Amino acid sequence: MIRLFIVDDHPVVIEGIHSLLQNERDIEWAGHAMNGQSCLGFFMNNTANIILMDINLPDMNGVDLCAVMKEKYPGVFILGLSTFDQGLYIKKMMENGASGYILKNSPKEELLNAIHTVCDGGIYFSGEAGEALKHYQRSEQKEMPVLSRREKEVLALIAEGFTNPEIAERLFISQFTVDSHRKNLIAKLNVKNTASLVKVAMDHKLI
Amino acid sequence: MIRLFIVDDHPVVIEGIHSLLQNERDIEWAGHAMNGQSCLGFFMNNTANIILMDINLPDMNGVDLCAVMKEKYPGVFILGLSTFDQGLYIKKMMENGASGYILKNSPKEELLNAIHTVCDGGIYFSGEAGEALKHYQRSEQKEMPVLSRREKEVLALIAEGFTNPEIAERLFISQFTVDSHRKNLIAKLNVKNTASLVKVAMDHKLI
DNA sequence: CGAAAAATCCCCTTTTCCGGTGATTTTTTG
DNA sequence: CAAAAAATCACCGGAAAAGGGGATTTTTCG
Repeated sequence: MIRLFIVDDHPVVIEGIHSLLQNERDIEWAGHAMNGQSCLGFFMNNTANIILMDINLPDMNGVDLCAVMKEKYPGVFILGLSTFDQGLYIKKMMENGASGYILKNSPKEELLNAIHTVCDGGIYFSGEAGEALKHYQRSEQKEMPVLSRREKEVLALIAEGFTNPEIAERLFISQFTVDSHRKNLIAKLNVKNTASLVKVAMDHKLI
Repeated sequence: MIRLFIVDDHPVVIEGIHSLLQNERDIEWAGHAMNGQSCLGFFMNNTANIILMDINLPDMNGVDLCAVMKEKYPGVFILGLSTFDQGLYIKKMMENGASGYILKNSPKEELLNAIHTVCDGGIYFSGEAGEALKHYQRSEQKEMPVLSRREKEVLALIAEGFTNPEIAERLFISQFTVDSHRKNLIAKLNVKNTASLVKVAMDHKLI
């Protein structure tokens, strides 16, 4: 069962999609919000599998809301909504963790297809910009090795510019241990050195 | 296992959170302090992964305490606590290294979520999350020095993990020149070394 | 044109990083 | 409990970066 939530400031769109999905047995209507605040409020006490998110919202834009939501609820899939082809914003939303986007005037079948694709972990693009954007998520969402708590701590301090001895002092461990963590991180993330380690870690929002 | 410490001058809050976390297996109660001095004293001989820190303390405010703690123990995550929405102070705490804030009247689930998010290196906002995040992001984008075209080229290659000689070869210049650019970048962005250079550059979307 | 900024090049010393190769202890987990 | 994973500690040698110094040439722009 897919729990679907929608954030859009157009009552028409909310109502329209609601009625479109009325008879879908595997899609449950979690609710709707007409601005970013309400969306955040809803998710404090509720949950959903997928959010259909308009790019233009009264209080904050969908790009930022997308980032906040994925930060707080990484498991929720987000599908961008727009009335026309807003390539730049779509691109930014993808960078912020969205799983695709769809045009509001898409036929029912396409909407259902998009919802199911996204909820299965896939990427869905509506319109022409799709092709140009497909390369994005492949590189962004490749599976990352799991970092231990200690590794993340060390990684954060490395990125702040501390040397091994300095980090060792702060974490009350030996500099050899810090260096081990550093080497493990470089090996785990398959990078060349500390500089690229920081870049890749930030690319994947590990920092 | 998360070791949690709390700094708050309200016994009710300490007791309340203590009992809320009583049955959480992955959260260990490190202790509590009712003012900034006690907190500093505690960390001289003890440690913790996360500090729930009230903004109003009898001897010093949470903003300053946050700065001191992050200076001394960068590995400790700090989650601001407040009874109501104290936007300005939250913003300052974030600038001083806090990882977010949460309202004291938040439900248990939200508290747990916040603790886990922060301990995983994330950022958590309670209440008017959107507003708080906007302020935070604005403060992040303080004015940056202008980088020349060549500096950006070098910077990009540094972030990719290439060494000075490798970059020199690719740009058909001497490794001394590359090193000069590197040093200029470190000076311009006011960072300590290459690792923090990459981080700051990415923070400000220079890469 | 002429000054300022950018880009280039060179050397030296000290510190740090990187790669490899071990190991033990603690914690998590099946 | 036993196996696996994480965290810890240690040494070595070569490579690279950090920090300092100075210098020249090219480009940009008022």
